[in-house]
Amino acid sequence: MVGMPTIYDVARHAGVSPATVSRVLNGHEGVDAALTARVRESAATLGYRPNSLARNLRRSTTNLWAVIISDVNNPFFTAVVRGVEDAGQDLGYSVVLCNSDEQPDKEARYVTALLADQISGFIVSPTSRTANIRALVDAGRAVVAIDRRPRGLALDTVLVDNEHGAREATAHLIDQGYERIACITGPSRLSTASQRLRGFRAALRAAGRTPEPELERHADFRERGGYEAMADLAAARPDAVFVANNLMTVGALEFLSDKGIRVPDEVAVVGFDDVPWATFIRPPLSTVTQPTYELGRTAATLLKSRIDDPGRPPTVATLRTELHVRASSRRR
Amino acid sequence: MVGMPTIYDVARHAGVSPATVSRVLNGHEGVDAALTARVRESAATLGYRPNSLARNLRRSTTNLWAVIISDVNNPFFTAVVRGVEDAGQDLGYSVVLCNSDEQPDKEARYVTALLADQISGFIVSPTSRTANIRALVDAGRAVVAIDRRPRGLALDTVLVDNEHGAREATAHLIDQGYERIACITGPSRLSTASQRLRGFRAALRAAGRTPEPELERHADFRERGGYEAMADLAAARPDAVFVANNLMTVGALEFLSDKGIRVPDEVAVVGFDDVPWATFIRPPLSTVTQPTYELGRTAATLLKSRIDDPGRPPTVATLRTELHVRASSRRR
DNA sequence: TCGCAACGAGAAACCGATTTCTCGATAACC
DNA sequence: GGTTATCGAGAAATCGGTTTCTCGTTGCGA
Repeated sequence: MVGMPTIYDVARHAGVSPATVSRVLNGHEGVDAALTARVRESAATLGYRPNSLARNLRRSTTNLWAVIISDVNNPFFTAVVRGVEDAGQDLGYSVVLCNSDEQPDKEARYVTALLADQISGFIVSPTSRTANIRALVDAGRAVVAIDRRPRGLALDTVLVDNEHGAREATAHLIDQGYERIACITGPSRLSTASQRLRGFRAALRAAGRTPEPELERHADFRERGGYEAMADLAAARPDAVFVANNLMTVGALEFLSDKGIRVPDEVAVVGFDDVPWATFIRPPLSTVTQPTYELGRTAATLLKSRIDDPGRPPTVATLRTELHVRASSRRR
Repeated sequence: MVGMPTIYDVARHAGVSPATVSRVLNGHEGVDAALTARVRESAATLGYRPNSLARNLRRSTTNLWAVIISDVNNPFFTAVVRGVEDAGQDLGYSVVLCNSDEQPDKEARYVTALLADQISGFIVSPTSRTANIRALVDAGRAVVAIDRRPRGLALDTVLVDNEHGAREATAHLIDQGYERIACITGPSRLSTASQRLRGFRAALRAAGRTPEPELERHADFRERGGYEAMADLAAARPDAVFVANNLMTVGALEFLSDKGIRVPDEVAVVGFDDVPWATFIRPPLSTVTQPTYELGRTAATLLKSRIDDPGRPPTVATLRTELHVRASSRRR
């Protein structure tokens, strides 16, 4: 490896002290204009780039953020990462990606390793065990939670307005004239699942209807669960269904397809979560999309201001969902 | 931030010098057993974790790898990243994710920034302008290219056997009894596109057929290109089509659906690239899947051995694809 | 003209590890 | 018993920046 020039080389070349070079390059005021020019020129000539290890050691911080997500294959999380990464780069940070894979011990290993790395900020997705997040907070690190509010910790958090999204989707189905609207939601212990169910019921009540338990199902947020819940619902003869998560939506569609039940003529479908292939499914799928990219950007913004002002009281940002109506829920 | 204990704290606590602590913790031989035990105990008691900034500054390296990919939303790349990340963690490295977004200047910015960061290894996806990769190599950094062989640079590279994959897919269509088999491939300047076309033709010739230019199309590897190429092909009345990339496959399917052309009864379809939603499309889509996760792991392995032995001659690893036959290409 | 404040820039300390250098003690050999 | 390897462990240098401390100079007011 060719030795890169150091601040001492630049200082010698410009005939000044390393301290002055540092001041010039960091934009500190009160350096003679002539010197400033000489330093800049020398730095450019030598192709000098400050060694960030040394800088960070002295400042005891880094320009690194870590994003700990539970599944790098889930398009929801990758879109978030992309938002964080774009915003981070604008602010001068690089992003380290950590894939906890739903395994608490893997996550814990990351946390201890990253703590030693002087990482300046963390963005953590909800699936984490609270103890791990707490370790970060206790070590005085800047932490932002996304998608779900961590229990018992006052943190900067970026959430999605699940209730509103579910309500809007259900209202749309009512508006289209569907009579027996069902809901498949996730495990009741997950706040996202219960919030979406609450929105579903609220929309029904707002239209003067009464939610019927026989038209509601809890499943596990996975494809198979959606399939089985839909099969189970069939006896109740719904003419529309709101499915509270992307994978379960796929499962429900598979059941309908297997049984030759036409969408939307016999059963209309609206799904929650962005599904990149929503438009490619036949018929194209109506969805409640989450602003994933914006979610990442917002988390980055919050993280930055937390770093700049560690004493600031925690804020919670809630983002709106957007209803995309496609053929799967349109009366013909 | 609560001050974390330093090596000096451990040294004081154990009644030895910092040098000895360093030797013990790095497993250097020839330290008295009693001292070793004292040091270990003190380190554990204080919860000491070496500051990796200081260590890396001294060693002038880091435990960081950078993966520069062109699109973090493309499932192909995220699967690769996941492979790199898993393997990297086993080897003691963290992975910094960089999304060049197909923009050469954004990529260049990353390269200069990362060079200053003493990143120890790079894994770069093909879309990069060669000049950027060359800058990394010239700076003496360990670099592994993935998916495409960079022109004019002898590098460790991990490729996929595109020709074989295309050949197998086409042979399958021939085997199913299709007569007029078409091919939609990518821009001819991209090696992946031309290799897949070559495999397509080879399979035809192996079956005693002659490739017909009117059944071949070049498009841009994007959805719209696939749609238009399929529209253009329709006049030639193919009864099957091999599409050389995931997004174009989606475009082709959309055209067929829009025109009411049934799959596979009127036109059979096989796509190249893993498509996570392949089984959810109706009919389920036959695909040539690439071993994306393995590709990432292999790249990580190569990078590690390059770091350990910088003088080693470059190796090229080529991975096999796998044909998944589903309903879209099965005679009924 | 003198004194003091303000200011600009260099010298040196510092961040927290690793690694070389050095020295004292023990062991081995003649 | 004396001299020389051997070895273990501490002192100090080092990595390459940033930041404090210090000092010489200038400018302004009295």
